[in-house]
Amino acid sequence: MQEGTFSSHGHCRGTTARGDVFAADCPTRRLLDRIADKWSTLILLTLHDQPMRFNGLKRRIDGVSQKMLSQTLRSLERDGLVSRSVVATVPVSVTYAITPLGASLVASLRAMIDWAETRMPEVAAAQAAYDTISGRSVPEIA
Amino acid sequence: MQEGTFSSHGHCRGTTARGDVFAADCPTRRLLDRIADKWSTLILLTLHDQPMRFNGLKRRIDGVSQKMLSQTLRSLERDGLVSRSVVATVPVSVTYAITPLGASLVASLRAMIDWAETRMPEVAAAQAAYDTISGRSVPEIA
DNA sequence: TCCGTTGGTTTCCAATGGAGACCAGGTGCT
DNA sequence: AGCACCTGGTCTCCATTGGAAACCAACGGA
Repeated sequence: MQEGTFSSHGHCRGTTARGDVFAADCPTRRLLDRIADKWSTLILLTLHDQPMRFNGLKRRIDGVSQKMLSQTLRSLERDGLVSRSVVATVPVSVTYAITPLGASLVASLRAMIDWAETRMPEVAAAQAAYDTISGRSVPEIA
Repeated sequence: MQEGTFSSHGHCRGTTARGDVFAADCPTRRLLDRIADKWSTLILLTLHDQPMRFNGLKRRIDGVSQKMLSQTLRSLERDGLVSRSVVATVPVSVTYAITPLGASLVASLRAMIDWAETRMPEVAAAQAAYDTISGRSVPEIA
């Protein structure tokens, strides 16, 4: 019966123009899965500062593998969030830049990152408390 | 040399109080990986509307497996974003609720979801354009 | 000549995610 | 009485994913 209490959520393909991420088969769900991603977030944030080339991104985003970087960049390009331009120089140089559509998402991502960076102490405290109380039953490495 | 051009980003453990998600070994990176997650996002959004029980969440969040639901809920509980309360009723009932810390993150997540639900048409158009232009080299199923 | 740099792709292996079985223990339905 | 089903999970199995590293072509510099 609780389902009915959610008034504003349709079934994705309804009379409303917007999708519904709570529906598994809605395209917005797949979109959410893409943008709610570690590497996508970091790439978009970086490119929002300035356009950058492949190896620049790789250096900037510590720990990303070449595979995930090229893969994620291709997804972002396909989704129209990032543009890719090849300059046929000496060793071919490829520059990535954020698109207006991508830029329109950055504010939200930035807010999420800001939250993570500022609220980390509270989260760490919660983790410590959790691990102390239920430490025996939930060890770090089971 | 480009690294130096990013003035505001430290090496996570610096004089600044905040972390740096761009550093692979920074705890905020792990935190980002948790909150930038499909299921975490949907769970927090749902619990922000009202507290809910396990199977309620499972019904509400279409397509989530029991394993991922319980796993994600435990992570969120450990991070202090969600609280878990067991009521020893008839069949034991477990209620999950969002904490103030979790609620402080929801606005950003909500913005991300809103972006996905409203900008989906533009993304779909970009995908169609991409698939048309480079359709032969990047077929849907390779 | 050999290394490094460009931007990737490919290969291999470990970790993750999903489907579904299984669990306890009580309750309603027949 | 017996059976299915509710609660909230866990466990096992398999497919997909992610990461590390090798490989690639073409060119520049030592």
